[in-house]
Amino acid sequence: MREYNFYEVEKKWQKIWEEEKILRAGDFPEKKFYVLVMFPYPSGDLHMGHCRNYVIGDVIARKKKMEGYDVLHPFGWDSFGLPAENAAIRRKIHPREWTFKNIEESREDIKKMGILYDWDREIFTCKPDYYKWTQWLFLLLFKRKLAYRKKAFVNFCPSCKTVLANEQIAHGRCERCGKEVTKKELEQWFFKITDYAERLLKDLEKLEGKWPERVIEMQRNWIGKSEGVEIDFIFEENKDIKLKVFTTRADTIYGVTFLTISPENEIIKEIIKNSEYKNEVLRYIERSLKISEIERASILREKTGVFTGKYAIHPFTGEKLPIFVGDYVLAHYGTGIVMGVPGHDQRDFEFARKMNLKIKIVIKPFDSEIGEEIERAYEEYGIMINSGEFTGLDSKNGIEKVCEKLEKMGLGRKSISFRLRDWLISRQRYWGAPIPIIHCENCGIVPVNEKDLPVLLPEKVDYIPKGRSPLETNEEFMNTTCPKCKNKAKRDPDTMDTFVDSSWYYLRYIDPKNDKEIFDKEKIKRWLPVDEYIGGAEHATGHLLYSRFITKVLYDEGLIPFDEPFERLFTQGMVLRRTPDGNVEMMSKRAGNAVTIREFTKDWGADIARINILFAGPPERDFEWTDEGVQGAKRFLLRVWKLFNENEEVFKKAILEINKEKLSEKEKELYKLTHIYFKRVSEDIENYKFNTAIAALMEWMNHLYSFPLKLSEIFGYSLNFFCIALSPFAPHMAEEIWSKKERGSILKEKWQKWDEKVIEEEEVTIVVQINGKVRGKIKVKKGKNEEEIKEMAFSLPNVKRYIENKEIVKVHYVPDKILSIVIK
RNA sequence: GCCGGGGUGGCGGAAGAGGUAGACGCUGUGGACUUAAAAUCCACUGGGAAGUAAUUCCCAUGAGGGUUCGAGUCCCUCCCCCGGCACCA
Repeated sequence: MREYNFYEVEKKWQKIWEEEKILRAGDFPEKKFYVLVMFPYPSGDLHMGHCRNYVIGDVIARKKKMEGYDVLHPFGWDSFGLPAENAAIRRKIHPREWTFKNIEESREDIKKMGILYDWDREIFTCKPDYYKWTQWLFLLLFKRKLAYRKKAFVNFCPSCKTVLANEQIAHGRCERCGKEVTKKELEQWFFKITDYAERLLKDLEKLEGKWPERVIEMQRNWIGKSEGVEIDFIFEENKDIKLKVFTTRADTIYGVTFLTISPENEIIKEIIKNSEYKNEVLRYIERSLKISEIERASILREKTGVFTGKYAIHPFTGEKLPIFVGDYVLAHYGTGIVMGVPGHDQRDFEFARKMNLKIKIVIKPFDSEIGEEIERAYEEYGIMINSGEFTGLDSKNGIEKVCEKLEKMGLGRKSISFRLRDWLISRQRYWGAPIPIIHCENCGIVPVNEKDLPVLLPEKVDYIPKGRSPLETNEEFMNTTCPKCKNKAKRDPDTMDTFVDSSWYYLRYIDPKNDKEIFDKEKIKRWLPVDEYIGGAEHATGHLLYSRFITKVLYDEGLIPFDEPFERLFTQGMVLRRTPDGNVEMMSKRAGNAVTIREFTKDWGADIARINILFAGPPERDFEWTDEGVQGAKRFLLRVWKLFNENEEVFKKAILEINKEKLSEKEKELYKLTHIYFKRVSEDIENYKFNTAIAALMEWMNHLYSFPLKLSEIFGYSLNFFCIALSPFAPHMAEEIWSKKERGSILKEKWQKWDEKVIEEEEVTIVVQINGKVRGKIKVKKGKNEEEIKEMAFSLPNVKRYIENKEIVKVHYVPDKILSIVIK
């Protein structure tokens, strides 16, 4: 038997695929299929943890290609960003140099895995021909009043010395370096994603059933819509000043005993203007803005606050309500002021206890009484008490009634609050797309003219982080003229968040070389939306939300005819592996448990890696890479090779059609099974069940080994379809086997869609149950009636044993499946 | 705390829409081949009991209840693990 050399065979076929450009896509497809994998940050030496989603995408792309689709399967590099800069600082080389070196390495690795992309469409977000259009997109948002600048307290990482977006903070710490995030007041650019909150939420319905439920749910929570009432509390000293409060529990309004304002709120200045507590308040504000987000947000932390010395008026009772400043109130949510209802909100309860404030009970449980002295706030709905005209109402209905009264008084209105905040896109970093804005002393903020794009990233800057943008260190870049008045002006020194780059890249693949416009509308119409998008779930509330937002903006501008970019989404699990110290962790260079593509494909081969990755478990779940798994994959593939070797002649001779009428009983069975297995593989790929697809191939193979008539025509027929079904998973071996037939690449073969009738079973096994337990089985022709089955069942010795001398209570027959007998 | 997803052999995991629980693989044990080992091939491999045997029975899908002729799958209560959010008023 001929040996199989994985390394040589794989090299050979990768070269052929490359030369034949076998997966190049045209601009105007007939029957399109756009399969996209989340493009990576180029980190150099790739390992198995990096490529799970590429393997998944490749299986789908190959199958769709064979099904006759025009397949678009592109690849690119999300190549701006902090790591390049950090690595470059460490190694004292330019970020670009480091980035492109990594890209070269990573691209080779991906090819070594046998993954087919249309490399003619490769994109690089860090190249001017790409970021020109990122800047163009910025200008579009600016034009549509969706990009704005404001002085704001922003999240700042003291270690990376840069501003962070909400999405880049995890548990109050910088996602990248783990340092606690602090607050800093800076002029920053924002994208007004909150304008789209309602649509981003609503359109999640369109994705139901096509995106993973948990991603949809995460976005829902992230957008965080709540419906409530905005209530005006009049400032006692000056009736023109209204303290606006947002609440979802207007039913508790009679329980309000104080108001609390967040320290960031500008209105405080007005409130304390002539207060004897002024200095105390200012000191408190200063202190709370300094402490880190993580400290401030800690639930365990005791509530703190300070009295302003001033009062507001309760809209219904006219009572004087003391006004406090407290940092447990969030600045960005609702109005930044809350009404304190200590009886029915645990946070207010804690604050009231600390500050010795009155606690009023205004809601009681439906079925019990509630005392004056409570240990914690009663937060459920119930019956309204001590609530004037509303007393006795179900509090859920009370919300509506209270709101109506406030509306009549002109002191309240229905209101909706979102948890989602605007997208902060300014970064004080070098390796990103410059913001195409010019600051002019006369004209203010002026956008760069479209014809002057791209604003090129200057080559020479001092990019050691100092908390200011590195671009400021390049005079030549900074000094420019105002496009409006032609006077001297300065460029904006910041670069854009890299999530801006990746929020539209799936569109650029369609027309990657277009230097006249961001993309050709006609081509986009033909290819988009993306049919299958594959990537990590960690992007649920970042990239995937931003992309949806940008898509909607482009839709509103009339540039694209769809408003959701990704038709179906699949999120794969992580690849884990045991580390040298025995823990099972995510595969990474740092943990010392990486299996690199380069090493592995040299020693074992890409097909083995692919089978191992896909067979180890369901693709949405994490899996552990083990040596045993690798061995198993190898054993399977060598057994496949041996099977074809031993039966080469019959395989070569066989054609892809057969006259089933002439087949013997034994042969018919294999004919039937061939179709069943092939269908299972097909459907399992369609449903992302690659593990069971490979299990079906294994069963099929085992069956072929034990099939006695190895010289029959049907055997060759089955071998042929086995090879086709194998090809998306182990493409190199499949090609090598297929090449014996001298029909060209297996990718040009047709992936069959067989109908149900071919595989109709004429014999079935009927299970006989007695009181729910299996007591016998009968093999019969399909479609026997109940009487016949009963007769056969009752004559089975084992069944007889049970029903003898017993009363039969009931017999239940499910045609061709089960006969269930109930005895006493 | 809230929201999602899960708990099935020694392990990874299978079980359209309630219908033979444990597919497929790994590991392990025994055997064949070999001077020997590796590789390969064959058999067995959830636990327990009876039988020389073929076979048969009991128990078993986190725990406890329920619906049903029949529950891993549906309903209720509880426990544990993973992921996300977290003072969101």
